[in-house]
Amino acid sequence: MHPATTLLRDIADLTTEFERHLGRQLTVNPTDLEAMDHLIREGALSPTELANRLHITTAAVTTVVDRLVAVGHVSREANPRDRRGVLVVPAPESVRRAMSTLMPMILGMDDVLSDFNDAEKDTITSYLSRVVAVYRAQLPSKPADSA
Amino acid sequence: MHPATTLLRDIADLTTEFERHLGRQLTVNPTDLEAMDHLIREGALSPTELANRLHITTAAVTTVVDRLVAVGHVSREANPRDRRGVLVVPAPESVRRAMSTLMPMILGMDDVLSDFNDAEKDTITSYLSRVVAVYRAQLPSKPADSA
DNA sequence: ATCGTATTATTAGATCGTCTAACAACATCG
DNA sequence: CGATGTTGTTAGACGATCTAATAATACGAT
Repeated sequence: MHPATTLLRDIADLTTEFERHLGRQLTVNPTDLEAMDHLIREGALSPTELANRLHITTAAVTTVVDRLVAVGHVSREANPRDRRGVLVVPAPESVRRAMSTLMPMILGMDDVLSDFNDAEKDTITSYLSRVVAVYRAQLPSKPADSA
Repeated sequence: MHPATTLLRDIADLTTEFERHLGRQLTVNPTDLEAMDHLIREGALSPTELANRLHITTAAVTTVVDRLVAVGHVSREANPRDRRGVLVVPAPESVRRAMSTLMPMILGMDDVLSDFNDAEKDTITSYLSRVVAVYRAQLPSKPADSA
C-alpha cells in the first residue's frame, strides 16, 4: 500500500475525530452536528430534506430539530411554498460559532496549497479527482435527491 | 476555497458512505463495523483495547462482541497472559469477506498513483502529509493509548 | 371544481445501543 | 501476603431511532 493511500486513510480518521471535537464545541451529538453541517452549507432545509441527507426517518428528524431548537441552534419557520411544510433555519450566532472552529481548518488547508506551484496544484487536484472517481465506481450509485 | 480542499471534503463524505456500504455487506451496525475494522488491521484485541479505539465503555464492548460472536464474525478466546482477560479474534471467513469489498478500493487507490511519475507522487504525498499536520494542529492532542 | 391519492410533519410506543454502577476474578506491588 | 488496581460482565436507566398511525395540505385525473 502506497504511503499516499495510507495518508488518505489517516485523513479520514482525523476528519471523524475533528467532527467529535466540533460536536463538543456546539454541545450536540453526532447526528445533530451533521444536521447543522448541512444547514450551514446549504441554508434552510425542510425536515424531509434533512431526513434524506442524514439517512434517518422524518420522525427522527422531528426530535433532532426539537433538540437543536432547545439549545437555540435553529428555529422552525413556516414554508411559504407549502402550508404543510416547515423550514429549519440555522441561527446566525450558531453558524458563527461553528465557523470559528471551521475556518482555521479551511484556511490551513488552503494555506498548504499555497506552497505548491500551479503544476503541482494541478497534480494534486487531478489525483484527488481520480480518488473520488474510484470511490464512486465502487459504490452502488446514489441518484440525486432533492426532495 | 480551493478545488482540492473541496475534493478532500468529498472524499471524507464518500468514505462515510463506503463504510455504510461495507456495513451492509457484513450486516453489522457502524460501531460493530468499526470494531471489525480495528480487528482486521491490528489483529486480535482485548475488550479494553477495543473500548479505547471505539470511544465507548468496556460494558458497551461486551455487547458489541456479543453481537459479533452471534453472527460469527469473531470469537472470544482466553488471554494467555492474563487469566481475567479475553482476546477478541476475527473470524478468517469474515476477514475474507470484508477484504473482497476492501481490496478493489485499495487497489483502485494505488492504481491511481501509478499514473503519476515519482516527482508527482512526492508532491501528492507531501501535500497529504501537510494536510494531516493541519488537522493535528487544530485538534486537542490525543496521546498514544496502548492499554 | 372535486375526489382520490400522495406528501409533510408530528406523535406514540417499541427497539436498539450506550451509559453508570456494582461486582467477581485476577494481577501487581509494597 | 495483603491492599489496591485492573479486567470483563451484568443490571438497570437513558437516549436516539424505528414503525405505524394521524391530521393537514398538495396534486392529478376526470
